[in-house]
Amino acid sequence: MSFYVTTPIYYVNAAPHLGHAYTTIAADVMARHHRQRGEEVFFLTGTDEHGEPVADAAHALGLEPQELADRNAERFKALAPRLGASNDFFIRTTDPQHEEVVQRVLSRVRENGFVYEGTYEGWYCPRCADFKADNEIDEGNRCPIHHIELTREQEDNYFFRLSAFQQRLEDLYEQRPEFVAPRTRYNESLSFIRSGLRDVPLTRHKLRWGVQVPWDHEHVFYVWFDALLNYYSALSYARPGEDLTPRLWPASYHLIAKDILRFHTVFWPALLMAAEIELPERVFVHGFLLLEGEKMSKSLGNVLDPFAVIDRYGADALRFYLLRDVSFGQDGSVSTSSFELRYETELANELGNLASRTLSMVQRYSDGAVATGREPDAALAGDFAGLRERVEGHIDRAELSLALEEIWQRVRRLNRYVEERAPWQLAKAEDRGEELAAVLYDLVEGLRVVAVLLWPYLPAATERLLEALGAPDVALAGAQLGAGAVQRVGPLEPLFPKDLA
RNA sequence: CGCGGGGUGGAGCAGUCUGGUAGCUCGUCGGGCUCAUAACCCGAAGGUCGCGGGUUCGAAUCCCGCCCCCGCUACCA
Repeated sequence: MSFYVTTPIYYVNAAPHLGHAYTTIAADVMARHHRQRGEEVFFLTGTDEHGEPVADAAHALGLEPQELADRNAERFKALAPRLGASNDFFIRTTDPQHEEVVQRVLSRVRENGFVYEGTYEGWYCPRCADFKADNEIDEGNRCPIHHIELTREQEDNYFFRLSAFQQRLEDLYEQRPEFVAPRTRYNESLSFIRSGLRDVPLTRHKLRWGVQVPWDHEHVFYVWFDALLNYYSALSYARPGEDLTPRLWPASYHLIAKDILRFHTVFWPALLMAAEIELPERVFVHGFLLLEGEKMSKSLGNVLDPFAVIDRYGADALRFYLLRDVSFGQDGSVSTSSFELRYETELANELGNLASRTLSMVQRYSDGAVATGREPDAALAGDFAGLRERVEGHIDRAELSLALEEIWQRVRRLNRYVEERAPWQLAKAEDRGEELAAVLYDLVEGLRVVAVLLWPYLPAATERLLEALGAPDVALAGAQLGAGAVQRVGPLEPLFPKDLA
């Protein structure tokens, strides 16, 4: 079994923000979960560096595009480890190996008869030296940046015969309804396809910053085709001297945000069909994080600055919050106040304190020793039955919030169990030592199970907890009551301290 | 105009595909406990499920119409 998950490659004309962190975290949770299953996992992220906006941004700063790309790619590359992301490779579309694959694959598309010379006509701003899309034209046919009147211009370029794939795409959607999720996004894409596909430009003539078209050096490839191919090209050179493609392609999951839906669910499969490459298994589309109810923008970008949050609370807290407070797949609001609430009530009070009180009682009532080799409490075991399988099922469908909710119910169940059995009462009674030992065993086991299941979400904290339990193995097979053999618990500093500066 | 979504107790959401006593978290009020990061547990109040029709023994859930909100509508990625 192999599992290959990708984030989009992030565009380097601006700095990393919460939205980038969100997708990377989600992909990391999936990657870690599959590693827990013992599968071969490959998790890819990276940067998209070509195209007009990067060239523009660079020139505005008096830099060459490559200089700006180098500079910003470093910032994205640095983001991943700070999030606790365990990506196996970081691709840059300016990697020469990537460019070679782009040239090879798109040449193949041309050889297969899906590329033709054509003329693009559109509204053009001479100051921007670029065409404007219909929805970015201001009133009076003016450039939204320069406010001057646009002119009708033509550009000779090569077109991709997207229209040829109308039927095959409709068939794809019919035969593989899981190809795009959630369902609403599937509907949206299918509806777009059915409305009739037009051919799209494959190359740009008036732009230099891109991958050169091998059969016509006057052109570069339109950045989207270059960018999409990263998912495929990376496997061929991520491991020097080894081509991972046979083992890992097709990708299991492409994770994207809804703004790039069409490129991934229409253009991308069509391009792969044209190149005779196998299609990815699934594209999962998550929603936007709304900051204080507003769509994220540069001016709002610091409302919940991922770097600041990580500095103060740690990456685990951010990872947990984003997948807990926003239903994965839908838009959702985030704010510092809701972050703080989740951190305090759930991470600190429910989970952190559960760990504290459990270890403290084992220490106090049993000198840190846990009596192993017994049957878990029947009622508690019943509430944990099938948990691992349900979590797996959710994550197979990229239902990361539902999986987390499933686990969290057991965190709450364990706190309830403490109240039900009141170990402090048992400790006072002369003749209830056996019962006390059983309850403490159940609590430690329960804690160990939720820690294993939470590891993809809270890798640092759960590793610390499992270390204190003397059971560092995070293999998913151990995620059931009684599967572990904790013998002795060690000291544990608060997992999520509340007295943060 | 077309397409895709959304409108559920004070707040944020799930449930709608596969009709059958309306669920979760936060907040509010009351109670319990003392192992624990003053954490934890129990209970209560609070909803005509956007509006109007229809189908049905029965509709938040299916059908029709309407109102309001959001996204997409193809060379910014």
